Amino acid sequence: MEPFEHCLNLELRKANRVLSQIYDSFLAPSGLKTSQFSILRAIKFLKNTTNSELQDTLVLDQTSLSRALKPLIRDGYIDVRVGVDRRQKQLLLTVKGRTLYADAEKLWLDAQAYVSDKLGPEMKRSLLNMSDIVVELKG
Amino acid sequence: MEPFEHCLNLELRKANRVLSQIYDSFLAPSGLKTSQFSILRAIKFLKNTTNSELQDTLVLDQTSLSRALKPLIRDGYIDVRVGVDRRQKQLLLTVKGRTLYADAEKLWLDAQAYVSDKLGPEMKRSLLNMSDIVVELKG
DNA sequence: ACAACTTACATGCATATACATCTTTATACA
DNA sequence: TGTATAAAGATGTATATGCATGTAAGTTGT
Repeated sequence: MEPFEHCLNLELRKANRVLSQIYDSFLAPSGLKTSQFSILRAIKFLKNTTNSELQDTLVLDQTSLSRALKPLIRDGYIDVRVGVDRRQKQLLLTVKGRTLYADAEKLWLDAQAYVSDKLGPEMKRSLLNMSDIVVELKG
Repeated sequence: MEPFEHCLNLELRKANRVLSQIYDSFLAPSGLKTSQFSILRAIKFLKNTTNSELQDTLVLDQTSLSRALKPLIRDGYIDVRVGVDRRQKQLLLTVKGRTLYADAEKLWLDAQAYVSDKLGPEMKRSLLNMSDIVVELKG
């Protein structure tokens, strides 16, 4: 009897949904979703950055990022300035954004610790390694 | 120098985005997205099923599934009947739905083969195993 | 039989995500 | 110096996803 062939994509999506909900529940007190937290975090590390640099960092479509930034700009966490190349926009955290990030980072650390503990170091390495390999498939 | 601590959730999300785009591009000729394909596939294997059985199978929130079904019902791929328990709905593939699934399954097989080849058997096992473990975290 | 509770599903709302396409600005080259 | 091309973003459209909440229908205890 041929075993059921699991769809790699569905399995990954299921894991993604579960993991995102876990991180989201930890981050909830900050009012941020994990995707928003990731954007703030990326900008924090990249300092003054641009839309396209963020796209690469987050492996996110240009149009997706464009929209994802909106609520963060609207709520005053990210500041936008026209670049030297006037097509570009410079993105940076506002004071409010840095404060929020600092608070949310504590919650994120809890989530990361919780999941790390549940997975164990081996499975954690496996997740990171596998994710890396899959991202490499991007053409 | 402490290495950068990767967010497990972000890494998984990035992989998820890339993989979903690959599967979506293979499935595009059918007009289905992978999430829709997964729903048809699940109903095909479960035969006559219900909303809540699908939720468990797909690890999907009740409200998410409720909405995901809409376009598939609207386009005539899934038939809905009230169950014996009149709160429930019986879901089954229509003839049109079975035909579409059969066509899309060929495209899915190509995607699955493409990705399996790129990943290799070990990484594939790793993906499935890791996904399974993460889904287990769901409380 | 009836009130309290629970279960199944839908809806309002907000964000997440990407494809096709449009606008604006820069660059390259005849 | 124009003009074709490329690059950066935004927008229209559609689905994906989940939380809070609402509604209808079944179940339970008295």
